[in-house]
Amino acid sequence: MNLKQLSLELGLSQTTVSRALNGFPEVSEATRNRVQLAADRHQYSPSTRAKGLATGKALAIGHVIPVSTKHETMNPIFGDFIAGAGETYSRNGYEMLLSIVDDQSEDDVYRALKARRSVDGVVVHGPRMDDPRIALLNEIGLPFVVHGRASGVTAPYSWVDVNNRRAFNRAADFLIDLGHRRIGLINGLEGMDFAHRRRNGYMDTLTANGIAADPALMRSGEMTEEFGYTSTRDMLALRDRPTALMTSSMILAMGTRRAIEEAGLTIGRDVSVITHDDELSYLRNGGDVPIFTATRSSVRDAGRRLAEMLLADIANPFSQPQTELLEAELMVGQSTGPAPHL
Amino acid sequence: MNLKQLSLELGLSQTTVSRALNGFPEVSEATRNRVQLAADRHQYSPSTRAKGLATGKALAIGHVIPVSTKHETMNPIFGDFIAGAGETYSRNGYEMLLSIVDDQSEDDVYRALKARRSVDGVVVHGPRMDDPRIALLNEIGLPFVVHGRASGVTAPYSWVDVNNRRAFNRAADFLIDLGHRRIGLINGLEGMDFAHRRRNGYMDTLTANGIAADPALMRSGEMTEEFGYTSTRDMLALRDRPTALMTSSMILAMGTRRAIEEAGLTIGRDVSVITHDDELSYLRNGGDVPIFTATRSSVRDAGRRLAEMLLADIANPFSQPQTELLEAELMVGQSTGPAPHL
DNA sequence: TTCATATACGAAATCGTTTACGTCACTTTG
DNA sequence: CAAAGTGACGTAAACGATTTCGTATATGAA
Repeated sequence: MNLKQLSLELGLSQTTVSRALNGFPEVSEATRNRVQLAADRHQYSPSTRAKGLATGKALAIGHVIPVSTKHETMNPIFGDFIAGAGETYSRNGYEMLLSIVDDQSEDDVYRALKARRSVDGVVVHGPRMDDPRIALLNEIGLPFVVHGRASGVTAPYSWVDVNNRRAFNRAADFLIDLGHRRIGLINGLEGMDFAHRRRNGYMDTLTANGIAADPALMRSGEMTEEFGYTSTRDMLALRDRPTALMTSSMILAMGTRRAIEEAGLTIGRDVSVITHDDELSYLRNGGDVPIFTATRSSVRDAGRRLAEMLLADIANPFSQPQTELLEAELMVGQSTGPAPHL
Repeated sequence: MNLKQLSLELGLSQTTVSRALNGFPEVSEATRNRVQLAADRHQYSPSTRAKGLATGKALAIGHVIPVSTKHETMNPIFGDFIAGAGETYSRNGYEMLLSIVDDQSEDDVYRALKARRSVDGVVVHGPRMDDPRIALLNEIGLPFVVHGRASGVTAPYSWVDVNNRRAFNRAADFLIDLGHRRIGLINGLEGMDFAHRRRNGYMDTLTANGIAADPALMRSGEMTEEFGYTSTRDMLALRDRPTALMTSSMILAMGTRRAIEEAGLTIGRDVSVITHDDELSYLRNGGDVPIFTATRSSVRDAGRRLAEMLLADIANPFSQPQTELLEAELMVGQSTGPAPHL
């Protein structure tokens, strides 16, 4: 069923039918009702393509998900993130277009999205330091919001981010208050902006407390269970092993737990662990009492907020860049305790 | 840059330019090259909307991801699955449309996709037993392929699935050969078709070996770490506790490991564990020697295969339903060993 | 030379909407 | 009572491609 058929059946012009359905004032309430009823009966919805052509809007948002070429790894937070964003989109009549792309050819994908006019805006995932995508998108004039920030980029842009620095400040502070002095960090890949900020938060708090950061206690890599495991295992094998560890994700923390237990140690007693928790739906950090002490911030909420921001930005093309910094909550769980006397 | 501008610049008609770029024979090689060069120079790509309108094809595939309303849980395999499918799509000039939807209103989403002509076909995720979506899609005439199967549905349809039954046959056999008689099963939600098949595989092998299935050793629920943990903890608290456990996902297995270790037992010695492993990129099951003994099947491959099938189906509307059954490989890791003498 | 056949290109219709202008029959207003 | 609104609807032109018919020129055969 298309507009022509519907208008023919109603004995009205396509114009009137279109106007009736889109809530224009110049149509009487009587006919509007009649049209609405007929549309419902035939399950009429305007063709997205035709509507897009006519209005010049794509009514779609693109998400470009980078996959690391080396390890074919995709950040697991992305599922929950788009679940949050997707809600907002469908509430506003937008569709979500997904492109999975290896991090080499991302540029081409953005350009193609622009050239084919497939989307009205895009979400930038996993920003790196000095991320060139921001300049690119500004240049080609595609509205965007970044999930995270890109240190080093001076041009203004919209973003939604967690206060990673403060989160890791707090976590480190918490451990130091418990008497820990040897605190390890198992972080995301160097170059990822969030990893950089977390490391800064961690290091600042250490130095502020007179603790020299030890390179042997700092690892960064793909945030897999395995990387959490090997990193922890190696650190625990040191003569002067850490009594506490901070990890950048629940998945890393699971690997950490495996290594600690394999070493015959007890988590929360021999080794304390604090992780960042994105509140992934299938990785809930326990019920009332968290399993891991964690800096918690819902990535799903972030998706929701970011989507709202992007839609607002598209609706009002002359708006200034918006930013939103979400605070992470420190949840005390069972994985932390006073520093042991070694 | 659009077709009109490009053709004006070249001093050719839109027709010729379009034909040149789409590889039609009635254009000389000389002009074809000239057109191609100009198109590249201006980064011209036909507007998806306009092309879709003109050809009647949407050049997009829809993925409808159900989210359980109760727990807001989304299956973590979905990220890797669409990574696989996405590859195939972009190679063939298709886009991927994502709808995240609570499992209540799925029907409406399929109908809307059809009515708005947004996609040429859809992928059905997470089929349940007697899943009504198959009948719905057949009725409204939207091409689709199911990731998994739907027991009880008699109408023919295309699907790609893992041989869940045989995988769990083998896993159970393997444990029984090791001397285990008390074998627990921690499975996905009742009603999910894959869970049903895995349970059948498990039970058949047990009864074939003269072991009575014990309801106390069978759990099904959302496949979270927490559910793996609580299920295992409860089973280990039984007077006659299991010496081996089978779980339906790596995430469940992580919870299982936590419970086993918390109980002061050793995995692979006191309690053996076999899990199904979808080869999620961020949850690799160890390197050369798997951590968990596992039935392994790449969900990313499944995505690739399914996408190919769907595109073929769309290209040839009179094709018969295709099916593909992927076999899971049994990888022996460190989590299994001979049954202990209790 | 004349007719048929390629070869290479173009004009205009088409896809399903939206929307800038009309139009026409009634009020309302001065 | 004429002029000016206003309310409700219609005509036709976009939007940016593809595609159905044509058409003009060159080539080969009779």
